[in-house]
Amino acid sequence: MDTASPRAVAPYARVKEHLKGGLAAGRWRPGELMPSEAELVAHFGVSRMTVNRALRELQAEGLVERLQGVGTFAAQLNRVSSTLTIRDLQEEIEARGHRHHAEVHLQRREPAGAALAASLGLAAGGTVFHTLVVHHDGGVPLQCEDRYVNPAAAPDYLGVDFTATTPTRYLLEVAPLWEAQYSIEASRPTAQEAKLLGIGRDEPCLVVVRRTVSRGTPITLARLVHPGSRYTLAGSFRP
Amino acid sequence: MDTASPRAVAPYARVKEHLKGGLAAGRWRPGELMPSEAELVAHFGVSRMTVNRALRELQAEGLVERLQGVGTFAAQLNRVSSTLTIRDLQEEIEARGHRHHAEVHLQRREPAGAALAASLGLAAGGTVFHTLVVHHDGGVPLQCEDRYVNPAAAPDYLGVDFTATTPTRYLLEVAPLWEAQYSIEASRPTAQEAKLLGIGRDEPCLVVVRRTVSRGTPITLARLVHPGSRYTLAGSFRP
DNA sequence: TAGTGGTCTAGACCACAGC
DNA sequence: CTGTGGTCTAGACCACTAC
Repeated sequence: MDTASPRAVAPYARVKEHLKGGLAAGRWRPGELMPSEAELVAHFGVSRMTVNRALRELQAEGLVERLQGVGTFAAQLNRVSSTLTIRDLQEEIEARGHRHHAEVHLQRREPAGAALAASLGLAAGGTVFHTLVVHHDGGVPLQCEDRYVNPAAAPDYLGVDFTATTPTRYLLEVAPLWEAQYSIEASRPTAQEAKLLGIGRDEPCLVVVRRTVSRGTPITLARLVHPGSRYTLAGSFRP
Repeated sequence: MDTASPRAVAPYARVKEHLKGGLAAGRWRPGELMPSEAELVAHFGVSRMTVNRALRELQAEGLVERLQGVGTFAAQLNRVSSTLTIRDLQEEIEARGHRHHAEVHLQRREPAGAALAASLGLAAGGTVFHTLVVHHDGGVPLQCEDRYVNPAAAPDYLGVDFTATTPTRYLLEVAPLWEAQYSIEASRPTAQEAKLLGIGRDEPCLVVVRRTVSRGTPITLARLVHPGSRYTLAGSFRP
């Protein structure tokens, strides 16, 4: 048997497409039992590893659920899970062909309050690094970035020139792998934020609060405020 | 050799963890060449299929890039891609232990304007289904859902009782697989939205606009407006 | 006991890139 | 040519579930 035909679709992909198509057509209702690996092996005349790969990938994509000793089931698609890509703002602006420009309003060491210390995993009364940077897109303020950083995670943070690189980019270099929790909400800016962004205090803002952890150590806590009229987050559902 | 030890970590997972740890420690800088499959086979004493699976999964997670004939490289992690899960609102409210209640303000057939017809893939001058539903969480308005639906995708849409189920849930049953684009922004509500949500016209709102396609056919276009003070989207970064 | 998924192997053929 | 990843196979052992 040809194991890797030249211009043909890979067998595992054929199996996957067949199942995906059936799911799209509603052939298996959510929660319903789907064909077993053995049945697919017989149906497609391929080896078990091949159908296993197809099923494993469908599971990773959230389209099926698999239970050892039981079977494969069509997934409940109630949760509409999607991928939201948040690029580094400087890169995003430059990709649009605009000019990025950052104003550094604050870059210093501060004593951490109790809540902040807890959030960054510091001892009470410890110190944190604090930056306040406003990012401009072709001269227009687009984001006010108020960020606290765990000194243990980025000891040289205060020495970085954030008109040349962004805090996000720098922290990605220092601590390459992330886990983070986000929240996204709409609210009014603080008086300071309104002034820095050049907007009215009644202007709706898109606020992203992000807490980042790397290798178990809290790295940074950031509040990113964008004028609602100038910034939109875009995403797309996973296929 | 034991091929599937009882309580041990699976070999492919050990390989994966080893590489993940190295990436987290900055052992390979972004873009740098990582060990080849053959080297990992020799290092771990496992078969090639095993290391291949580990590398394929790392690729799927966006941690490495692979080029046939060239090698495996540490990924550029500039784009911070995260997973945002948007659950069905009724389910979300009930999961919190609150009571969901929907008011249907509009459920009818309408002529589609040019822009709307184009967005839903209809002929100019076609008709669309239009619903306006306000979702309440324990009596408090939480979301104003203004939705247009392609009649071809859900012919019975106008007959559904949306106090019993949600449009989202119903459409998921009719058209199980989705692709969608959406945008998230902060803005003021329209006069009608402010009235329906019981908020002032100056109150910031989190607005999600979502366009959904199933099997190549546009299904629905929805504008979901939430009072900023009552609703927050939460997400987490993929590890 | 029979059926399910979870995983591993040893070897194979292929396509592609670089020299 | 060599080395890389992309893929498939045929069979195997295991763990789990259900009967």
